[in-house]
Amino acid sequence: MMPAQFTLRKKEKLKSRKLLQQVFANSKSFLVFPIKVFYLPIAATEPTNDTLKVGVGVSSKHFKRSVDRNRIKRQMREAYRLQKLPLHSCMQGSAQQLAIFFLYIHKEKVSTLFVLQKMELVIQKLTSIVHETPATPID
RNA sequence: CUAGUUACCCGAACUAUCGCUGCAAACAUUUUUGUUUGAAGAGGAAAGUCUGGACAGUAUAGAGCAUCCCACCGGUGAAUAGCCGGCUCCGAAAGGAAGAGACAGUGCCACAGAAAAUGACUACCGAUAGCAAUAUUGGAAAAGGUGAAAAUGUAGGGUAAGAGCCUACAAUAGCGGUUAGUAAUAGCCACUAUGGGUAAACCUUGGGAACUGUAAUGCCACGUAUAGAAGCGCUUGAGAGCUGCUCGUUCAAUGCUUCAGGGUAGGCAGCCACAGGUGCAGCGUAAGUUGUAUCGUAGAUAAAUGAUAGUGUUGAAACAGAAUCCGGCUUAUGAGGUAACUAGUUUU
Repeated sequence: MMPAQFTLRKKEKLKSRKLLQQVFANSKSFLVFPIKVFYLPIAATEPTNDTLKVGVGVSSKHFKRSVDRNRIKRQMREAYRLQKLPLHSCMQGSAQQLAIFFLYIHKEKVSTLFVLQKMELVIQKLTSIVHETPATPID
């Protein structure tokens, strides 16, 4: 059974506080301005369809009002949701999960189109990384 | 018509495509979940956290000081610092976000000015010295100029010169009586007093407040370490129990503190239906309240309510995003609209 293509449900989100701390502590990262990407491959305990776990974040120092933070998080989520397909199909076969966290580090608001373009680059880079690196087990 | 005052309203809409959150129903499925359909899904301030409550915990017992809040009167309400009505004061008026005390005490009052609170610079008067100019000393707040503010104002008496020193009229304050009012207060009469402002300086007086907040709290599941080191203590009491301190009181031994190290941070309840909204009627000056009819309106947890395109408005709409829930206050804010009122102008 194939799920709908452009979804972003609860299961696909990076939700566990423990996992999140691990991502920040152990992950590798790269920067595609204005998005900094933290990622951590995880060996899945059981074979599962939920191969990707994604979270987004904005510093409250850069954006004091929650309205602005909400908007940027929505922009990034939307950009990921519309363009995640190559990454998803790449992960489909393997027995590992990938935890990803997108952090917005710019200090100004940008257009949705700009975020879309940058996210495309991020996805390309992630896809090539997945092809190279093997999974590291959880300690 | 112009200028202004007050109160209130609205906080865009529609279509298509791709999505998100919980809820209900149906179907599938081994728990678990999946699919489809349906009807919902941020605000007037959701904000500030300034207040009043509800709810929960802290104990079975509290007291004093400290701290914080409030401050004309009556009403309203669960309660309040809110609201309504009144009083005084302020403003030319509509109106107002002003309201205990400066005869308890301490402090402060820029610049200017002699002096900013036991006021003597100029000018005034007396005494002494001197031919005189003048000097010394005392009296005196009436005149001058400064200032936001200069010792209540005017007139007369009085005096060396002056002064509420005395008198008349007036002003302000206090106290007493009386009339009106539930009261604040107001009017009138009599007496007394007249050395400023600042309490958003400390402070004093009166009244009030136990503290902590839903990451509260209760339950279930999972998991480790009843391991190690140092110190203190075991009824002559380490330590703990409700905040800063003191006292009181209660509990207290496989105990307490520190160091080092380890584990968990998943779920359920709390968690959305009530001091609820709207209409009508009665009562009340009003805030409100009573009765009745009707409506059902977010509940997430790295945290939903979005994106794109088009139509479109005077604008591709300002301030802005629920996190336990209500009542208020304050602050931010786009384009407009409504009602009442004040002042001025023009016309009749």
